[in-house]
Amino acid sequence: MDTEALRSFVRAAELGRFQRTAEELGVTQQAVSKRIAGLERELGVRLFARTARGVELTLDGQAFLPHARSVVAAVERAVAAVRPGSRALRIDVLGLRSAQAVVLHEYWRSHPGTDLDVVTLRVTDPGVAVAAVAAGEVDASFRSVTDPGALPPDVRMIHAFDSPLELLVGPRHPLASARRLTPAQLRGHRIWVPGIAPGSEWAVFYDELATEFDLRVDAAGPHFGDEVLLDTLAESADVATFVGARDRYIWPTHYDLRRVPITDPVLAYPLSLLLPATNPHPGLRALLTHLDTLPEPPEPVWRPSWAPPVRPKESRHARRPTDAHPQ
Amino acid sequence: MDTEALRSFVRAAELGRFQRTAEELGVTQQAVSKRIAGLERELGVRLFARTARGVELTLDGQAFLPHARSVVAAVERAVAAVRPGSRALRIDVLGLRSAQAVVLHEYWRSHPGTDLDVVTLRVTDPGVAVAAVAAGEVDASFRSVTDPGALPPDVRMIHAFDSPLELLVGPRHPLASARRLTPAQLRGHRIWVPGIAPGSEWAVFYDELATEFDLRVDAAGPHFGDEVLLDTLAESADVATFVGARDRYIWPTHYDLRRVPITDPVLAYPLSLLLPATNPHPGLRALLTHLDTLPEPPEPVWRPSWAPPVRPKESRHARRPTDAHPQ
DNA sequence: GCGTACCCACAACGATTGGTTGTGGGTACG
DNA sequence: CGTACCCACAACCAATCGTTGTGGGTACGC
Repeated sequence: MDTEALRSFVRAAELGRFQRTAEELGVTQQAVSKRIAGLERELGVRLFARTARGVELTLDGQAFLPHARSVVAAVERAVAAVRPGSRALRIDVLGLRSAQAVVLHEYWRSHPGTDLDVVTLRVTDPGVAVAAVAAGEVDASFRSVTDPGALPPDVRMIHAFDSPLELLVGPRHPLASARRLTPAQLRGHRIWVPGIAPGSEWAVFYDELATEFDLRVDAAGPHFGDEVLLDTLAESADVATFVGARDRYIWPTHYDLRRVPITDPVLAYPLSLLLPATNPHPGLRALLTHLDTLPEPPEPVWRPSWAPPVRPKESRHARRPTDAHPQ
Repeated sequence: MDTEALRSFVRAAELGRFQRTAEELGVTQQAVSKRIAGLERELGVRLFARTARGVELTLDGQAFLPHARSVVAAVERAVAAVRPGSRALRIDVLGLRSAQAVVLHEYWRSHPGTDLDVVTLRVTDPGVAVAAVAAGEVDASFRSVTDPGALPPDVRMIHAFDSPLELLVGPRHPLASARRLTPAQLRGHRIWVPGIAPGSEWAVFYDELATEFDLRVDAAGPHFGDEVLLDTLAESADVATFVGARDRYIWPTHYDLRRVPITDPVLAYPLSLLLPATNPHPGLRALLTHLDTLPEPPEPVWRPSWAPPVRPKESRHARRPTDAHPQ
């Protein structure tokens, strides 16, 4: 069944004339006549009674009309669902329990009615995420490229928000009772961060962090999921891990894990947003405005060398992505 | 947009293989490939990622899928809405305030969920209604043919129920205070029944009734609607009219109109149902069963000569329309 | 490491469809 | 009774959709 024929049927039912319908749809009267005739042949019933003054619906036509409308409307929605610019804002996050997803959820709750698709591309190489953004497959991605030269001209990377690291430890760990810790106090302790894909921006981040503060950050071994990680931490007296302050972790009460903030300096993982340099999704503007409202960690803050600049709030507002039109 | 392509898309998304999809749909793999390619071209996005093991949905494909399903479902419903046998039971009544419509409403209330279309063909000649039934435009019509020879072989007429006449009079009418009346007592009074189309079965009915009981039944003058009729009755001291016992009439309280039953004999207008002799709508069976439960007027009953036979209840049940397969 | 099996895409070709223009029949209206 | 208007039919052309045949690419097994 051709949806163009359905559209013609609906309009013809409203206008009562094939001629007018044809003019509105930009075809000849004969084309409309054939479309309707085809529909009638396909359905096996007569939809219109032809009169000298035009056409009017038969009983079958009357019964068919609301359904035809609903098909046409469904087609409209289907097309809109994938039309770049009018479809739901589609954001790539690393995982649904990450700080990125938490922030997106906050954004969505504070903007009821917003169409938002939170997706996970499940790729380790940030270059693939860049390509997905460039191709318009996602409207933005919370990924970072550590080498500015690797960023093609049609993709921009901007600072989204800082994710301050916290130490997650079990009750038997020597640092378990600390209210806060400095990076220097972590020296010599084994920090286990499984699931860091080699070559990803996270690997680069922890490399630089370990070098800068002389830490033992251990990414070795396969990642069996957060459950295994939390289970191990609860048991161990010498293993700790880093988590983002807003990351969502849930464990049984008897695990008695503690999140210890790190200060002087705060260790900030700079969450960035990759987005198209031209014609970004209109919904992005509201999201960026929301990101501006997130609190910044108190100084002093350490960030890796490749962190995109944190623009002051007033200039952020002055330079919104929809205003950006390079070249 | 072609709905066959949408169907192919939905199935391919479920199966993950064009090959299997093509087999299920009875076309070649290349045809499915072209349908999807056409859809992708029309939408301007890629719906599937082609892999060596088949295909898998892209993000746009995932966003499109539920909408495609809803279009396909809407098309199914649209087709079903006009497919003879599966569409709603469609019954023609003379008017929405007639006893026929009242009975249909009762039926619908006692059979929740039944799909029922009560329509008014708005034709005076019962032959047109017969043609509509024969053509399947309506599944049944509460009309009667008074000449059995005029009934084509593919349309049957059966007795539906009797509608006993009542006299409707205003408070100043000499018969206003009667509790009941016999036809003999009506003699000499002017009975005004506007809106009876010449040639219709109602005209034949009132002709025969007037002759049989020597009554003055006056159908002259245009019919300006029930409001005018009721208004006239309320004022007049010498005009009365006939109404069916189950007809729905509403008038302001101060009109003070009275419905007076007529007995010895009861004057029964025999409401008939025209229905196809072959392949009647399956929903008709339940309707006929419901008609069987309606009470019959107490004897003695006068009916016109052309009234179809009133079959006893037990035989009515034995001979249902779905059992009838002439030739 | 290479053949095999499997999958999808491309090419070519015939049948069908959907569009056009031109024409005709039928009904209301003056 | 002529005119205006509307829809249907015929003929023709282009585009589409189906087919068969073929090719490229990837996973899997020997």
